[in-house]
Amino acid sequence: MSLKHGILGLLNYGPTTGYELDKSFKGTLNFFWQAQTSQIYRELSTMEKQGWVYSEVIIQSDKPNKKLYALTEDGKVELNRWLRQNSIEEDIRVRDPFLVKLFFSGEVDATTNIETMNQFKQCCQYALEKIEESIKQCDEASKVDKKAFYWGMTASFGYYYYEMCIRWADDTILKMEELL
Amino acid sequence: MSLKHGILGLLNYGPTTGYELDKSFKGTLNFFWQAQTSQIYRELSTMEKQGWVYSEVIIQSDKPNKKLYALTEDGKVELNRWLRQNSIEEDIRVRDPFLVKLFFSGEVDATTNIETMNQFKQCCQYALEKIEESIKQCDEASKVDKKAFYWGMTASFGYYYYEMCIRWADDTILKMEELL
DNA sequence: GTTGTATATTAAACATGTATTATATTAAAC
DNA sequence: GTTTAATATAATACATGTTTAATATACAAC
Repeated sequence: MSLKHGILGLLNYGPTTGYELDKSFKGTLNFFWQAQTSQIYRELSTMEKQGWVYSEVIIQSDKPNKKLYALTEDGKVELNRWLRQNSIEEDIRVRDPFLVKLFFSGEVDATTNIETMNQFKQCCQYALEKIEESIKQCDEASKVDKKAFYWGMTASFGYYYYEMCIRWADDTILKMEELL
Repeated sequence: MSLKHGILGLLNYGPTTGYELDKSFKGTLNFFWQAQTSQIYRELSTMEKQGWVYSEVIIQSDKPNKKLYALTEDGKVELNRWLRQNSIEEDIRVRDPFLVKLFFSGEVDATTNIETMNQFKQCCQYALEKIEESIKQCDEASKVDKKAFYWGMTASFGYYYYEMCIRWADDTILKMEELL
């Protein structure tokens, strides 16, 4: 997995500009992958050199000109290669800065740690509410486009994830309170 | 969070060499943060230039010489600044290549996707078993060192996480089978 | 004696991620 | 008329992550 593959996947839904890509990235994949705007433009130009995408300049009079990007045959081949490639072992790695900090939190007083866990819980509750909405949207979209089924599965993961985090936080807060 | 902070945290338990650090990193933080050996050595030398750590060469006759690294006052200050800094919003971001791929899996036939989900589930079951062991170890260690309480909380998160993944995978496989 | 394993560190190249800034146009708001 | 928001892209610098391989010693196994 690299950002390039995420971009190939989005471009596969149809030609777009860097600007639109950036927005749709932030509206969808952003839950489980983040990318800076500048990174998207840079990757697009690298991918064009690689021959995975090609671009066409669209002259606009009412707005600034833009570049419309589309997949090449090579790009489609690479997208399908990546999608079909069996690589779960590498794909399921967790990277969680919050847990790294928690690991060393013996250096910090328990009261502060409980406060932090409460903040963590609140963030998860907020995320859960937002995901409920996106699950509804995916259910609607699934009626029209069968690809939305898989979008829904990722949203479902988010629901399971944050619900689990809240339970874990509750359990952890109880154990932390025993330390006081 | 950066790798430097993870290294500061480990060095806080006492002076060590890059070699030992690499091994203890891979035995602990590796569940939620990964680092290459070469990256650890590079970060150590950067951190020495920054004044967060200092090193001393230990001449050995039976084994190759080694460099013993230890925290400086500045390093301790930075570790505590990071630990006490309130940054949950940035810390809780999820990055999951498996979900990115799943998002685009409408391009792949359902049978293959079910197979992939089964592999995912197996990986999670294996991870769960390993975490059960490390929870036991943390419980033992907690009797001697109270810092181990927080190690145990991260292990507990791992348990909750993989247990949740398995339930989600079961649910998702059922829904996928309806597509056939 | 050669092979493998553990100990120990470094370098170099390249890919990816983050942060900041610059540029330019149009339309709406104040 | 000046500011703000939206549209649109590009450039720079630096930090971090990944890959590969070079270098060197000692001990045990075969």
